[in-house]
Parts: sequence; structure tokens; C-alpha cells
Amino acid sequence: MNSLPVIDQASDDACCAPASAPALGAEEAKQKALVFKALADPNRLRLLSIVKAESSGESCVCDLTDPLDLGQPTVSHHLKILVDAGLLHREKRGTWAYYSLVPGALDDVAGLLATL
Amino acid sequence: MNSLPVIDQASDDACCAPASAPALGAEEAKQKALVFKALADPNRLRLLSIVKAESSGESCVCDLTDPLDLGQPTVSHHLKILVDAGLLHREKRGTWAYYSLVPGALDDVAGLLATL
DNA sequence: TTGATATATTGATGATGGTCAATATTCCAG
DNA sequence: CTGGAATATTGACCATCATCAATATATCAA
Repeated sequence: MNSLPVIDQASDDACCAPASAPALGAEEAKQKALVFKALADPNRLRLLSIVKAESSGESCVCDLTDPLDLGQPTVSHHLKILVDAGLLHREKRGTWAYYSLVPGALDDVAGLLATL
Repeated sequence: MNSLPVIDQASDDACCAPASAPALGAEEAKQKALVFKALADPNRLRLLSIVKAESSGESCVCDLTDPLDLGQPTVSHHLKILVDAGLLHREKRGTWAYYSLVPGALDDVAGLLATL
């Protein structure tokens, strides 16, 4: 359920530019808003920040529960939202679940802003 | 009420690097989340898009009410949120209110992502 | 298999948010 | 000053969301 809208570089076969749509359509807008919704919570921003700061590139849920002041189910919930938004990647190894930034995902979001 | 968090380049007097904070603090996160909250609605994204696409660089509320399928009070409400977030600028001339993109505001948001 | 640990899911609850109808405000024209 | 037009504000309603407690699932150890 990776929802990061791809900037689809000329989806039709025209050679030279629909010139970045005159204005955002309703459906496009809905898709893009999903990504920003995922970022629109302080605790989720902190989760991203912590994962990003980790030298190993990944963190398990147990490492994420303490810094935030939230219960484990809540953290799990936020992580799911970030994964669904295409920002985090989840890998389960044994009993632990390791979360890491999807490479380029944050850059893609920056791209969304540029193509508003 | 301009809430775009400034990337305050070394707020203390240390000469060389808190090295972009180990992780996002609670207060910082709250501030940054406000901006993303403003972007986390399809209709607000479309408003930004329309204003941006306007060759004159500005649009009045009457031009924004039709494209979206919303009542005037609702559009006004969304515009206020975008202004409060520091993304749009409002200038009233006569009976009309003209909205324009705050220069560099979207780039600043992209910057927020880079400094998570 | 049994128990223990890490994580996910469910259900409920209080808070926040988007929308509209009605009303208020502000400004221009006459 | 009066009427009308553009925009803003208020109050209410319904939907979504963040959070937690309780429970379920999955994996490892003994």
C-alpha cells in the first residue's frame, strides 16, 4: 500500500509537455494529501527523525517507544501509517520489527511540493 | 501568525555544530507538524496549486470558490489556514481579497523535510 | 509444549477537523 | 446615508484521528 504518488513524467505519449498541469485535479490532490497527512503529526515526525538519525539506518519498535511518550500500540499504529504512506520500510527479523527510511522518499515528498 | 518554522542555524553560540540535532524534540516536531497539517487536505493543495498557476501570481476568493466544489465560507476557512501556516499571503484591495504564494515558502517546507 | 517477549490488532473514547447555513463585517456606488 | 457585493466569522454537525487498555499473533527459549 505504497501511496507515494509518482511524479509520472508525461503519462501520455505527447512529446513535449502538458507543461505540469494547469491546476491540481481532485484525485491527484487526494493522493498527495495522503502523504502530507502522514507527516501531519508531531509524533510521526519524531519517529521519522529517530529512524533517520540511527546510524544503522534502522530501529526496532522497542527503541521507538521510550523516546516518544506513547504506549507501544500507539507507536505501532503510527509506524503503520508511515509505512502505508511509503515513507518507512518494515522488515521483520525474528521477534523484532525493524523500520528504516525508504530511500528517496523524503526527496519525493519535496518533489510533490515543487509540482503543485 | 506565521508559523513556518525557521531553520534556526545554531540558536546558541557554539561555534561548531550541534550537528543538526540528534533527533527532533517535542516542541520542534509540533511546530513542523503544523505546516504539514496545513498541506494535509486535498482542497488546500488545490488552492495552492491554483494560486501558483495564476499568471498574475494572485487570486481572489471569488476565483477560488468555483473550481473547488465548496461554499465561500469553507474556501475562506481553508485560505486562513494556509495564511496562518505561512504559505499564502493575503492582501485586501477594496472589497476583494487577493491571495498569493509567500515567496520561498514551499521551498522552506522542502527544507523542513531535509532537516528531519 | 509451555512460557516469555516483541509486535500487531481491536474496540472504545475524547479531541480535532471539514463543511455548511446563517450572520457579521467591510467597502464601494449612488 | 442606504443598498449591494465580497469576504470573514460563528455555531453546529458529522467524520476522522490519536490514544489507550485489552487481546491476539508470532517467535524464540527451555
